Amino acid sequence: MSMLPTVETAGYSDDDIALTAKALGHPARIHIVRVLLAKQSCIGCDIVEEVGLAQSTVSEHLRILKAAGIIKGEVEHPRVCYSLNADRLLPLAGLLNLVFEQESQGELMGSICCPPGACGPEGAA
Amino acid sequence: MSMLPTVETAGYSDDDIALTAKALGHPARIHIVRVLLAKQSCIGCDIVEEVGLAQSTVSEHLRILKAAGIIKGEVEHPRVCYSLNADRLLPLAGLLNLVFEQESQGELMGSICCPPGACGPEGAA
DNA sequence: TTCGTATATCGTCGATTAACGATATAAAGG
DNA sequence: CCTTTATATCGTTAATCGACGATATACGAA
Repeated sequence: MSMLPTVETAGYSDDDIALTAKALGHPARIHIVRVLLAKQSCIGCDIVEEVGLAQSTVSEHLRILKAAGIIKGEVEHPRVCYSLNADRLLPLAGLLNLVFEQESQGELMGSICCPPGACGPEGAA
Repeated sequence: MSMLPTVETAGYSDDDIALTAKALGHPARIHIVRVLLAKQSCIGCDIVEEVGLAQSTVSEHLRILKAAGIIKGEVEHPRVCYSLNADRLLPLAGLLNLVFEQESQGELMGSICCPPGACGPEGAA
C-alpha cells in the first residue's frame, strides 16, 4: 500500500525478513543457533541431545532453519554437519540496525552496526 | 540441557529472544515496524491504512508487537500513538551480532555491530 | 446527552505449528 | 547379506495463528 522508500533502502522485503524472524521464533531453534555459534564447527546428532527434545522434533526444527536458509547441512557418512549461514540473517539484522541507528541519531553515525556487506558499498577499508 | 556459557554471555534467554523473533515473524508486523521507523514520531490509525488489512487485524498485530514490548502506545484523545521500543530488540540483535562477529573473525574486531549498550561496557568512547 | 472517531475485543473458521512415536532411508562395517 | 547408526519422513494430536466482520468501549465535540 505504500513505498516507504527511506526504510526500504534496508533492501529486503517484509516477507523476507518476516520469514527469517519466524524461523527464529522458537526457543528450540534459538538454542540450535547458539549451539552452532558455540561450536563453530559443524555438529551432528549432538544437537538432539543439546536441545533435549525428541529426535524427530529436533529434526523438524533443523528442517525449518534450513528451509529459511539460516543453517546449512553437509552430509557426511550417516551424519549431517550443520553450520550457520550468516548471510541469511543480514536482512533482519539490517532492519534492527536501522532502529538502533535512529535511536542514537547522529551520536555515532557510522560505527554502528555494519556486518561485512550489510551497509552498502563501502569504498574505503 | 547445557550451559553454553560462552554464548550465553549474549545475556538473554532463548525464550526471550524467540519471543521477540516470533513477534517479528509476520510480514504485516515487519511492515508496521518499518512504518514506525520511517515516521519516527508516533502514528495512529494511519498504520491500518498503510498495512492494508482490516482494522481489527491490524489492531491484533499491534497488540502482539506491544505484548512483546517491541512497540509502545501512548493514548491520546481517541487515538493511540505508537512508537518503537528499541531496547527490546537488543537481545535478538545481540545474538545476530555474535554470528556476524564470528564470521568476520578478527578481521574487524570491534567496529562490528554495537548498538549503544549491546556489546558490554566499553570504557573508551 | 447524543454523535462521531479511533481502538479494542469477541466469536468464528480455516490453516499452520509443535510435539511425539513409529517407521523409512541411506551408507558404512561386520 | 544383515546390522548399526544418524537422519528424515509419516501420521496423529492438541494448540496456536491469522484473518475477518460485528460489536463494544472511550472520549472529545456539538
